[in-house]
Amino acid sequence: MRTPVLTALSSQAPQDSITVCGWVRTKRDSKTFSFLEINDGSCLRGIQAVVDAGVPGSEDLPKITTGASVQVTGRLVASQGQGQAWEIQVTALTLTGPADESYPLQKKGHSMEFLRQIGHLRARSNLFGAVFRTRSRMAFAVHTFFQERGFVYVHTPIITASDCEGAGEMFRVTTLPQGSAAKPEEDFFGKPSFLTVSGQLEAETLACALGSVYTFGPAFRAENSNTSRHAAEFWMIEPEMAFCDLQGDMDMAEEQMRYLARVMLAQCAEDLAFFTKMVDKGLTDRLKLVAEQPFKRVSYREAVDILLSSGQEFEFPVVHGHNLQSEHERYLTEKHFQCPVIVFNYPKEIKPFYMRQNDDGETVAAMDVLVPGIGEIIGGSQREERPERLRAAMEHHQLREEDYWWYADLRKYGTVPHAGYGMGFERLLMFVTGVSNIRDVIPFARTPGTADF
RNA sequence: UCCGGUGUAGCUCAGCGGCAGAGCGGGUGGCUGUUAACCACUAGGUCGUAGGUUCGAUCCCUACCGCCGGAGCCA
Repeated sequence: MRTPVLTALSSQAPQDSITVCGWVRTKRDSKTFSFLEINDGSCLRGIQAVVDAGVPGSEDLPKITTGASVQVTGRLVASQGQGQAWEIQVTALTLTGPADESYPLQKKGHSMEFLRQIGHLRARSNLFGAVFRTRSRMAFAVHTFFQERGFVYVHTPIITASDCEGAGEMFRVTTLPQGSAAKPEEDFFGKPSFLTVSGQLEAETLACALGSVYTFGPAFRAENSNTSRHAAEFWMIEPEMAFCDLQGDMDMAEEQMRYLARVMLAQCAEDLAFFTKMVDKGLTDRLKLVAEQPFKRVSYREAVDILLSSGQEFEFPVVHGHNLQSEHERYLTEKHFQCPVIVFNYPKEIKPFYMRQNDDGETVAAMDVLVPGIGEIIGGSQREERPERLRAAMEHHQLREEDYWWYADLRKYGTVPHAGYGMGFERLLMFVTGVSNIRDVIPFARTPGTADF
């Protein structure tokens, strides 16, 4: 029975017999013994194993190099050296699988670009081990956050026949042979079908039955976006709440961000310290800010006024009624407020049809959460629950009623105010790890021109 | 898709219109309770691809491809 390295290193007392399995990070030879540093992914640190010449298996030491997998059994003892509290005095060593000199990971650092080319091995590096452990913790924390608040986890379809809200270009799903002249009616679903870009509209139908729900699953965008913040396949968290307005929506988004920052600080301390040291010196302080301070909230109108009177030179002009550019959002959260900011009540012309129109006739009850370093991390809104207003909005956006009949039905039968938002899971991970490229917070990134592994 | 940058040893990068360089990694030997160990020796290259300019191009020019940064789209 193997003991995870994390458990071994957390031991309170010496142990007579312990078995650890993992991959060798470094080996340092002496004449009469060798040090192996063994990492098994359970935590950032490895455990030091001391192998005296002559113990069973030590004849394989010449073949045990960086990258090899080994099993060691021995006594857990206080280390005589300085760098670690515990080490294993090995009594039996097994070379499980050698790694020859072509093993690409060195002890020294590699560039992120190189590590992406060896996506099948990069999880064995310190940084990517930490990133993927964090990803798991954060995913679990997302579930506990909503479950503790009575939300129902719902699974919305991944294959869809409705171009929901036109959120982006979609990947076509078909069983028709390539180049087929067959009509969509002859295809598998009897109509054109696609990979989902968002589960929001379906989630709304479930919220209008179960109260508060959330989705947490993959979404797909066939946009030719070549940026560090966009992937063609990404995971999205989409809560949807019945009997909730924009205020409640913003409150929940802020509470969720705060909760996740606290989980990161409390439960990923070792990995967080590593990110702060190696990736982003300001990371821990920024997370503390999010965990402790209330977010600033400004209306779109106020935000534009702040930008106009900032005296700041922007590449793109600030204009009332135009969308905020990335540089504008970054200025608000990084320079002006220096904390997370929620901007709400956007002009209706720049927002999708389903957002609830405000009484001023010009704006909709939309909100974006902006965080330093990332920009927009959450986008949400109160949904239009009034049938006649929704119909007018669809007409204005030139959407066909027959495509959204079921969505409109929610307003026809027992309509309620409701609201929700979408959070990009990878963007969250970028925020809590400091990693600046979305390709490096998902094990196998799908971006234009790249679908390796 | 647009703008800018970049491509040289396994990795990270210098370099230069005229014989291809370092550090790290690899190999060999040595040394040491070591810890991104240390010391010595050693192997390793179609300088992204294709054209062009030139007596001569890794270097200058053009195109293409890859990657990086920024923008748009958004999460």
